[in-house]
Amino acid sequence: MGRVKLKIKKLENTNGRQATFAKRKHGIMKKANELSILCDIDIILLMFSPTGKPSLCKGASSSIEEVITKFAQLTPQERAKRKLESLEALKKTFKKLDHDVNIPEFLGTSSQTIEDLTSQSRLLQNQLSDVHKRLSKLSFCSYWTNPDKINSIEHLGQLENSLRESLNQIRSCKENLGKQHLMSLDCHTQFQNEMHVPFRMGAEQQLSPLLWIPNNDSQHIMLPEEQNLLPHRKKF
Amino acid sequence: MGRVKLKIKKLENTNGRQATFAKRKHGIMKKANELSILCDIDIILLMFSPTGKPSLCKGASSSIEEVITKFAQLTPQERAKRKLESLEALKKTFKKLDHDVNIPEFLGTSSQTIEDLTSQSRLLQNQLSDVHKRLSKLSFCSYWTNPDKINSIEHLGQLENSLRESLNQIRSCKENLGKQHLMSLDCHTQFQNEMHVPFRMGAEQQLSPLLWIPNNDSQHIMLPEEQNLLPHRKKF
DNA sequence: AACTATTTATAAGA
DNA sequence: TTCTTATAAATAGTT
Repeated sequence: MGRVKLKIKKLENTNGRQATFAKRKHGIMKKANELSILCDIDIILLMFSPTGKPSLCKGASSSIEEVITKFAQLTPQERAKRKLESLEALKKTFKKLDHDVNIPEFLGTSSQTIEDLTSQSRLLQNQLSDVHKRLSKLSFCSYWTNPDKINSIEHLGQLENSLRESLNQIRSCKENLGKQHLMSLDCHTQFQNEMHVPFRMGAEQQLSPLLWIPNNDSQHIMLPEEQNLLPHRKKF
Repeated sequence: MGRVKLKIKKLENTNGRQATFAKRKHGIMKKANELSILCDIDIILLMFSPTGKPSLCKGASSSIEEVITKFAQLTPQERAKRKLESLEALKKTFKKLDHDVNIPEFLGTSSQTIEDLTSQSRLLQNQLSDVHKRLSKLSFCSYWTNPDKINSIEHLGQLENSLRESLNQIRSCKENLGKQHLMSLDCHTQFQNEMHVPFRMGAEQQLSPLLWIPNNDSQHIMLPEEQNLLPHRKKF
């Protein structure tokens, strides 16, 4: 868009390259900003001028760290290592840009005391450990959520048998439910009685299907409200 | 540039927001590519769609690692040792997120400064958030872990259908695995292709079985093929 | 997914 | 350099 149509290849004239960069940098930054506002999205735009000067544009609502973390945490088991490494490097860049670009909130303004942070860290460690315990009890499910781990016909056979048994259990539970319904009884108790060992696999497997089965003291899934208990960073 | 001039503020209509994002994403990606070629610069553009799908665009010729190296060479004296170290830790976190690494363990217990503790705290929060996400994806399992929710024959019917479908999926996956084994191919890709929607239930159910299954669609990362649609610059 | 009226970005010139 | 302006490009609303 200009007096003539430019061929998209490197501008060999240095001055022209710099002039074009200045104009187009303005344009793309504006577009990034508009996009982040119009569509209410997170966006990060980082570039180096022909002379090496860095520029950074980010969405109004989120810190860089939040965006990168978000990216890094999306289905971690699916991403190729290259992608991860790219993100790590990107993170570094942002870090280093700190002095050239305004990234005040990158690590947060640490006005807290060592004591505060130590206890916060301890709290987080405990919570993490707790959640890990719960997660480990869902080992069967992890087979589904981490399909990479399913890499042999034997594994699939285990899953198949497990599901088949579950199916049988469900059928019998349905029958019981029907009877109960006729007797105007509550299903709940019956269900627990019938279902507490619905899936079974070979004892020597690393799978522990029994563990992810209802066990009232340990089968609590964390709810959103609980997450609010965590120390939270303020949002911009 | 359109029939009317848009006010730059959040588009409240969801469909309009998504349509606008699609168009403008294309535009800004193209601009980023053109700029990187015309001016021979490094550029990184990362954004999330309104539905959370990430897109990454980088200069055609340079890897993000190259960008970092370039930057490091430009400002070698700017390295803050502690910051680098916490970035290294973050890097490890990204790499090991999938394996529930114990952050305090690999960071060591000698964090003494506010900065160290702050970044450690942040790492822990990120990890916690990641685990929570995984837990939340196990919504199907929550049916098992919260049997109270199963209180009708209808629910059991859903579970039964779901399991039956899973069984079919597993059978087909086993077949594919067998074929692949014969062809000495890796199972992973095939599995993901075949399994990304293994459980299905009535759309109106509060169950969201799809959520706990890896969903390739939502993990769109710009692929080299897409970038090749744009004018390319050859490097060096 | 395609169209087109209109706005926006920008290449070259002043 | 910054400003102007002719023109290319992007895109909002429409279909």
